[in-house]
Amino acid sequence: MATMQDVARLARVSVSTVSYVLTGARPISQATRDKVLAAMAELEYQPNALARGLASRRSRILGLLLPMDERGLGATETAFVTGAAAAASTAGYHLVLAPIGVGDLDELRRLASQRMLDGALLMEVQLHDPRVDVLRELGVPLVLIGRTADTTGLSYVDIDFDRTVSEAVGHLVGLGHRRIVYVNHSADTIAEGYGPARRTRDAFTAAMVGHGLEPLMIPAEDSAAGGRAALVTALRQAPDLTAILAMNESAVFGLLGELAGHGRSVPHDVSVVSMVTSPHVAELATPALTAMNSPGSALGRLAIETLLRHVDSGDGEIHQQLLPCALEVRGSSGPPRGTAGEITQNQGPAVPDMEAARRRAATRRRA
Amino acid sequence: MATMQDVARLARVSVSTVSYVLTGARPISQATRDKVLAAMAELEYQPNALARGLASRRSRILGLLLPMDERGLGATETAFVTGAAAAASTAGYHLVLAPIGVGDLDELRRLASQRMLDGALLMEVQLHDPRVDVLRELGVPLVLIGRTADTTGLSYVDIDFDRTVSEAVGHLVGLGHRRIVYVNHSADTIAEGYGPARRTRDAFTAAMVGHGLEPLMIPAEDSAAGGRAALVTALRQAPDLTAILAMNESAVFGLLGELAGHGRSVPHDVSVVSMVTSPHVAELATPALTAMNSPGSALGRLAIETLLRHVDSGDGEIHQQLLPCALEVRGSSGPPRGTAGEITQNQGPAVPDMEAARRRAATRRRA
DNA sequence: CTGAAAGCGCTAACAA
DNA sequence: TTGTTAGCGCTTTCAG
Repeated sequence: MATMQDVARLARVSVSTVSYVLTGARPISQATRDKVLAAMAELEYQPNALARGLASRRSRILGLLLPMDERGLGATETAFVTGAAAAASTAGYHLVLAPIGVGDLDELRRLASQRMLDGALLMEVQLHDPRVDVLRELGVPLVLIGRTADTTGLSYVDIDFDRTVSEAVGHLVGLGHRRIVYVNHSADTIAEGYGPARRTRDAFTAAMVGHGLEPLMIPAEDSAAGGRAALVTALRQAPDLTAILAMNESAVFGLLGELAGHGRSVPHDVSVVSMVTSPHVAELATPALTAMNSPGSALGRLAIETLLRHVDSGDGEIHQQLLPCALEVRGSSGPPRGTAGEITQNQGPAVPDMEAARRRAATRRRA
Repeated sequence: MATMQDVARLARVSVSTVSYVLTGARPISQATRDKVLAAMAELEYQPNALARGLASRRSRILGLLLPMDERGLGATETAFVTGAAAAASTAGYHLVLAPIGVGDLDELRRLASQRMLDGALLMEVQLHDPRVDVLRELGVPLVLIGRTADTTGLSYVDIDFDRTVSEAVGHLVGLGHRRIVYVNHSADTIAEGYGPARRTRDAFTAAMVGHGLEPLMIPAEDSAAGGRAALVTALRQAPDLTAILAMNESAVFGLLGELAGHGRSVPHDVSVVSMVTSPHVAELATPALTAMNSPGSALGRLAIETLLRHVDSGDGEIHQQLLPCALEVRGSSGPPRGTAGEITQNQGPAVPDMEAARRRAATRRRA
């Protein structure tokens, strides 16, 4: 394994010249550069990352702190990760995924205080996330994916829930729906102040009121069963509902199963729009779900760019940005019954509950 | 941030003594050790990973090469990852997950030739996996999760498909089933020579023949739709089937849905056993799936231990080990209809007890 | 059992 | 535009 010394010797220049060719930290004449490059190529030189890191106090490693529970990683998260990894790689950084959640503070401390990380991205951010404190204390630049309760002085990227909800409601209202129910996260989750639950609730209310409609929100546990229960409640509170907007991927499949069980076809009797969903998951349902596609990979790229700005400019100005989900109309939404543009009915629901179970298996976590 | 110098000064010893206290590479008197430890505690000393790595030529970083496709990570893979991460952490190593598949050779080369990795674990191993060549060429110790076509000189850990299939078949035969269909991966996958598909195919044939039964295998695409199609084929080819053994988690849910659609109840009319399945997923079905629980976390731990043996003992002897999946009987298997031990029929068909399924899934954690 | 000192391979002043 | 050189913080001989 060739070192910089070897390259310098072969190119008949000093090591610093080789170093500067590599880092571009000072101008090098074309002739010299070519010599050096040739020598590097001949020796198949690759800089030693550890030595470089020690000397420059920069590991060129970014950490993606990613709690991993027994449910695995959803398509949305995966898209985020790959987007981030690609962006990091482009910038010459390595992105290491560390399965570190709010409960693994010691492991995080170890990683961070060993000066192994130039910066960190936090996923699954809690309202009061202790990982933020640890990293700040250790002086590690960070960017949140999501938002803590207090975001002053913190950079983050997150989904623009306001706009996402507004567009989803707009889609349904545009189709002619008037009685739209919003199935949110659980009551506990909302009570805890979980960001996405609160924000979508408020956004839904605003959007409905803006259209002169009455907003009805039903909380649901984050599971298919929760979705079922929510539907029962919804039908009781609003027997005339023609459309449902659902916040979480798990519940939406339960909703669909229960709708079929009640003999209501989708989208003929009831339109369903799923929020913050990945195309892959949306396609699993029958009919495929009209959904607000989550901007996973774009978010990942953006998060890395933001983080690198902090890393490079020694903690510059904070950057907080929201990205909306994009509406993608598939088969689960259409005009309400009795409307001009009414579409043909769905075929008979074979055995809906198994459908739902299958989908749940393939469905995973929220964005 | 305190350095070793600071610790040495405070403890009134030399830096090398501090180093030896840390590494344990040579005996230190208890008195000295205590002084040093006290000083480290007082200064909250944490060794600089990069400096240590440069001096020792060991990064103490292990790479988990983990291709990430748009489908995300299943529960089985996640269990593997967390098991491996825990084992690495225990051994004082960091496990970095790199989203590197067979198509990301340049990124892998960059990572490996920069001496960043002391070793690597390869997931989703292909029969002819170019990542193996790259790592070998660069002298990076590796352990496969799975197997290439030629495993001479390669360490690996993998699922013991022979034994897993044999036990699954044994379970069904023991219940009295004679007509058992095996739903494998897709025909293409089998044709490509994908290890698990080939091995389970052969193991199934062997097991059935061993019981004096006729083996019938049906290929299925890795999706719910594939499972549905497979069931139709199976019922045509073997209308008298009483049990199904299914290889993949996606297809099995399609199978179940289609079975119900055909009015065949599980397990009364047809028993279903799912292979290489995580408990979490198995609990999602109704009835919960009798399954061969995959040893995800144990495999992860084992893989790390194997890799560390290579890393520590400068590439010692190779180690190839298989772990079987453990049979866990749940509700989807029982004696065939008309058998002495026939069990009572399932209740209400229309919308079976999804509530219960959810509760079980929520309350029960993996083994 | 402990210390002194020579690097590990690179970066970044400081000079020229 | 290039070279010289002093570290970065640690490990590991070589002495004692």
